[in-house]
Amino acid sequence: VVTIKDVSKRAGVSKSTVSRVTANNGYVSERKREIIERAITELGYRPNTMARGLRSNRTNIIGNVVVDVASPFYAQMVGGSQAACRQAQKSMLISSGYADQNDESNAIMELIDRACDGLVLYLENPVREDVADIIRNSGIPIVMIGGDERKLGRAVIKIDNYSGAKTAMQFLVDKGHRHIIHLSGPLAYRDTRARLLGIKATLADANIDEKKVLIRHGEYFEKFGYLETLSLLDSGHKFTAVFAGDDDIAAGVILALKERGLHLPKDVSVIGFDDNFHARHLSPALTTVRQPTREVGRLAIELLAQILDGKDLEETEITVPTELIVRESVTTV
Amino acid sequence: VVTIKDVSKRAGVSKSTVSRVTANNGYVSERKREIIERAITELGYRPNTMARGLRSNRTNIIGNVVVDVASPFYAQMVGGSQAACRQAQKSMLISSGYADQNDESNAIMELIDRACDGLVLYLENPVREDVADIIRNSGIPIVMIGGDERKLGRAVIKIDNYSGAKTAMQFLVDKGHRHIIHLSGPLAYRDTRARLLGIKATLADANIDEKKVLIRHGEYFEKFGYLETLSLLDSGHKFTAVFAGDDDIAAGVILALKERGLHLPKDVSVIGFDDNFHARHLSPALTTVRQPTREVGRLAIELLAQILDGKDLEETEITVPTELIVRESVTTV
DNA sequence: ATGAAAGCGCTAACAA
DNA sequence: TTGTTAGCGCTTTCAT
Repeated sequence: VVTIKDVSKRAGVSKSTVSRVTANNGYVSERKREIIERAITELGYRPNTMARGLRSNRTNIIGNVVVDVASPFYAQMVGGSQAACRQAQKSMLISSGYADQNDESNAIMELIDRACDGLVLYLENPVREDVADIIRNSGIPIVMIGGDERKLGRAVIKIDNYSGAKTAMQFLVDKGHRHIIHLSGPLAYRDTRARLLGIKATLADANIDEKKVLIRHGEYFEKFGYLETLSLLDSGHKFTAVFAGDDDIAAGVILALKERGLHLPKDVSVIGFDDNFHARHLSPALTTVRQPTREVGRLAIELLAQILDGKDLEETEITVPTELIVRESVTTV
Repeated sequence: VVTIKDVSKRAGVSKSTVSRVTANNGYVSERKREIIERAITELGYRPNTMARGLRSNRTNIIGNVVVDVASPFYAQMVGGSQAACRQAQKSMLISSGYADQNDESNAIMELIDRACDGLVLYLENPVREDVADIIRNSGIPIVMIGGDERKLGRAVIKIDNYSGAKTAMQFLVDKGHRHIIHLSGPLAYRDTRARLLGIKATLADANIDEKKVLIRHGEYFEKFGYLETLSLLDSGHKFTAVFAGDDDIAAGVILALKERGLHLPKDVSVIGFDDNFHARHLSPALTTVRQPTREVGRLAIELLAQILDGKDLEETEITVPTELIVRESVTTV
């Protein structure tokens, strides 16, 4: 492999001068710069990133933890982050936390050990105390997406789940629905709780008794939506609309409803959350609340890049709006 | 930050001995090992990966290029790779090539510069010649998924698109279909070509004139399926089945068919490819060919890990089978 | 079994 | 503007 020394010899200058050119800092005369650049291309020199990082404590690597890269929701987010990284000339180390505190904290440690310049974290649990200490001590800047229980983030991006759910519920209410089922995700997730709050806000505003809305909790899986809907139907519950905790649940709901011979949206309206990949392919096409995942991923990296460039974003908190996507699964009652 | 020197002082031994413990190589007495391990935990020492990498030329980072992390198809693959990486105690640098030769080659260069120990590549284009040279010179092991035009890969994993398409076409033929449309992807992709070959093989076997199948090329987008189907319908083409190049195209086909008042699968059967996330949510649920993306991602890392451990997998070529997933979008004619 | 010493490739003070 | 020098933190001969 060709090193900086080879280049310096070939160009007849010192290593420092070459470094000044490659790292693009410090004064170099036009003449030498040209000579050096020629030597670099001729030799095909590529600076050793590890030596560089060891010396300068800068790697240009950004670490990224999401819940699960394999899920379309986070994949989109990662896609946005990656595009922004490329633009900012950074590489991206990526890891999944699987909504488990230990997995999440281990993932963070891995990234810190890798000497990432900064971290973008989408977590579902508080950071383990020992890891939180390490983060604080290392001074590595963090952009949090979603929660920020321990104030570790230099900047926080929140997705407005509250308003999203509030708007969705309002939509149902406006369409005349009063007997509504809410198939919610687990209370352990902060997004679930935010959505619940949004729902209640609409109910309060509209002077509707909270009891009118039957809430059931389960996992964010199609299966939960399917089984719960069947059980509700079979036990004789009457309802005109189902607000599904997310689009996966909604898919199960639709499946169950159809299986029992119900016509959608005539007999029952369904609304989802996320605007996941399959939402518009459901039949009827699902009315749902879009989460701007890609934009959030991009934004997180942009904020982090600014922090790394020395901008002081302390206490920055950005709330990104959700958007009601009206398709065909909700009708007037 | 605490370094190896701090640990050695605290434990009253030399740096070398500490290194022998952390790197787990060389002889260390039980007594000293214990003392050192205690010092490590007490001080919270974490070895500096860059110094380590600089010295030993091993980073335990695996680089991964796919077409687009944001797409559910590749996200699944990445998910499998990541799980395997975790198991093998490696980190994963990930980049997208966006099916563009320059993007792909630049992504590879980025990963090489990052001193990845090995690469897993899913490319759509031949590697640029300059990059191919660098790969060969660096000796960095590569596992290719899909194509291998330049024999850069120490191991190659292929997905059996040929048999998948052959089987799917056979399924249509067995159901009595003779007037079939194939909405194919771009010929530039090798997977597209493999599928075409599979289709022709079935036709040849069944003694059906190739001309019976009308082939149209377009992008792997829903929109292509939608527009092309409408245009075919409007120009009075008669057909009983559509073989869509992938599930996205199939979604568009179904949309268009329904929009023209056709009943599925009674009037027209549709079959897809990929078994993408939304396939089972389509209505009727899509009969399609599953590609084992997650398994492929996992397998690629496992092979690479073996190579990195010194196993000689030269010339290894594994073909992973696809699987026909029968749902409800195809019926007997 | 352990330690001393050299050096991986680079950058950043400092000097000139 | 450029070169000299001194490490960054670690691993790895080579002695002992």
